[in-house]
Amino acid sequence: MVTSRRIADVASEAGVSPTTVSHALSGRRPVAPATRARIMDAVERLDYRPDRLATSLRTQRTQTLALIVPDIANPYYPASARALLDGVNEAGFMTLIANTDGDPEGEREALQEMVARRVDGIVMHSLATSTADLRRIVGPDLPVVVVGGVSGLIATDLVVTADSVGIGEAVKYLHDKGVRDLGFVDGTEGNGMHRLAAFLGAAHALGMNVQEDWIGHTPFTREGGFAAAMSLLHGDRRPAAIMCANDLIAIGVMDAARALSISIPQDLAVIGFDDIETAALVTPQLTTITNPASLTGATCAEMLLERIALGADAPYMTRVLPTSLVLRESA
Amino acid sequence: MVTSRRIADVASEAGVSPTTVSHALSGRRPVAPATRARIMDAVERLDYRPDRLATSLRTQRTQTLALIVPDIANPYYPASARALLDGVNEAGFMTLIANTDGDPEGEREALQEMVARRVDGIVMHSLATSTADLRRIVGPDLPVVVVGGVSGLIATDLVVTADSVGIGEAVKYLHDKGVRDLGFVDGTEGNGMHRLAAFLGAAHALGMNVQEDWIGHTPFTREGGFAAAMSLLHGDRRPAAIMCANDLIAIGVMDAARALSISIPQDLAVIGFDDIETAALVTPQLTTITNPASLTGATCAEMLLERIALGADAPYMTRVLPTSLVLRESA
DNA sequence: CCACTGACACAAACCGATTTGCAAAGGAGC
DNA sequence: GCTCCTTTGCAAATCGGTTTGTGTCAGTGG
Repeated sequence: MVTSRRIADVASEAGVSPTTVSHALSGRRPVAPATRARIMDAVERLDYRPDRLATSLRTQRTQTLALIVPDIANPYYPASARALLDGVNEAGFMTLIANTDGDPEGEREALQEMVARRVDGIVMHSLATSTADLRRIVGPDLPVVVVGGVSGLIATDLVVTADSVGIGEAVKYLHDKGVRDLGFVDGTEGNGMHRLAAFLGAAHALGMNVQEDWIGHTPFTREGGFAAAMSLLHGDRRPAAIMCANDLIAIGVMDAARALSISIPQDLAVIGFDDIETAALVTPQLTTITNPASLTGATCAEMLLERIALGADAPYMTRVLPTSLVLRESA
Repeated sequence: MVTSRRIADVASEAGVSPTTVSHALSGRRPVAPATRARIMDAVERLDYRPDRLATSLRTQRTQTLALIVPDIANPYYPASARALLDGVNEAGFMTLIANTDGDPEGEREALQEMVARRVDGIVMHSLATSTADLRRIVGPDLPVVVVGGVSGLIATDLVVTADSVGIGEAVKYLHDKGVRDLGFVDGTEGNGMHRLAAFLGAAHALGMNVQEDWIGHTPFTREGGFAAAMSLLHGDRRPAAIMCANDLIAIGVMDAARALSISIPQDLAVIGFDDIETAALVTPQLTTITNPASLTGATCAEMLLERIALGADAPYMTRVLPTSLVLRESA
């Protein structure tokens, strides 16, 4: 292949017009078998492959999706991304990926850029923008699946995990073990707050004690968890258990406990969220709440394809995925 | 925003021609300040954002790159991907991502699809195709950075890690500890074989004993490592140490050792490769060889941008990244 | 006063496909 | 033999931008 071929090259090679080549390839109009054969032969010989840019410009469909995540290096997302990619790949879609670092500004830029590239749909994790703003940016008709909670009116399809179920389970488990003093390390404010809310609701319902200074906010990283726990465990009265908005934070909390010679789970129970692969590998093994990453990705793929097939007029859908407590050693 | 605006809308809103709008926005020809102001104002008011498809079709540049990896869910890649995305993002590039599962056929398809989408460059991990075939698929002029070894003639830019250095270090370390019987669990054949080769070279140079049935091949996963180790540790004579082509395999090997009640590192030393985050978290902590994922990604970004700036005529470049042994508990 | 120059804006061609309207040819029915 | 379809293929318009060639106008130098 010296240079890339155009449809006109194929046409002249086969002795027909570009129109006929297009029809032969797309099948949108009948083409005589003999002609079609000549065309296919020419395609083969020239190794012709249509320019997707031109096709997309004309058809207004790009066969491309956008995946927007806070941080692909955060181990929860790759699993989800993988399932998403697999799901849409079969349908002939490729995926553009962008990181936002949880920053609303970054989110906005990513969205705008994706829209300018005319993606056919967007999967958006952890929306920090309101769906009203979202719709202002992407327009009313572009399929968007948001994973996780949203604030404000819902104007997108939604994949949510039933976080409160797993969290309730975990709180009840601690309660049954006799724990009364509870702390929670949440992610950055404005994001994932619903996990904190679910936690507070469950703790309150069981009459447990949650001091204000036992609640921390921090980035969703191991370092963040470490820092938050260090300050949280500093006071003269400590909680007997700490739950965390994700596993990385929980691992950071365990780092802190180790640094402070607090033994887990005897002196401090720790419960994470997500059940990333590493959770089963740390010492002590992390008790956590499953967040079915790969199921989430697959569900996003499914919903997005469905939405694309349905069109924008069909009512918004919400799908709820299960979570549950996984008992290991840390609690 | 009711519907997306075209340049013609902006032009009529500002009372000029589309040409002038284009010039005003791109700055490729001078536009009178007053006119420019009117145009900018119209752009603002209509929230106009040029259609990248149309622009790309005309300019033959998409500002889009391709990242092709065996499996984004494999924890080595997200770190690398993140650094790559960050690096090219600054330059205004977005990235399409595809998984190949190490399958040559999948690789080919991914490449073809990326080419059809007219990406400006490709980062390719673990090429299973020869670079000659690669060039046949992508053409002679498209920038490609390959990470890891290649077979056959080199016809791309290359980012390699000095695997043999770290591996040599590790073998020497084991030798100095008195170990003489060595095994190796490699990834799927045809891929990563150079790690096995480096291992064999180093072991041979130090006169160590590597039985044929102490060498396993398996997918780059924990399960793969487990299965390989189970069969490898089954014989009547066992190696005193096993080195692995990546950390996931090594963790699987440790799983197997645990299942067989072989204690690490006393009865069996295990050394991984990559130094993924989890390596420091497992018990016993995994001794491994660093593979600077994030540096790799950043280097790819740098090289690709450089190549795009340089053009296809500049000679191919190779950049070598360091590796080194990280001593922990498993060896 | 005229030729020349630079600044500025526009019309038209182009990127590479798809799609619509139309014409020519061949076959069926009367 | 003539009309009416159906089949088959082409020319031209279109998607939404960018780029090139051209024309106009005001200012400058001789």
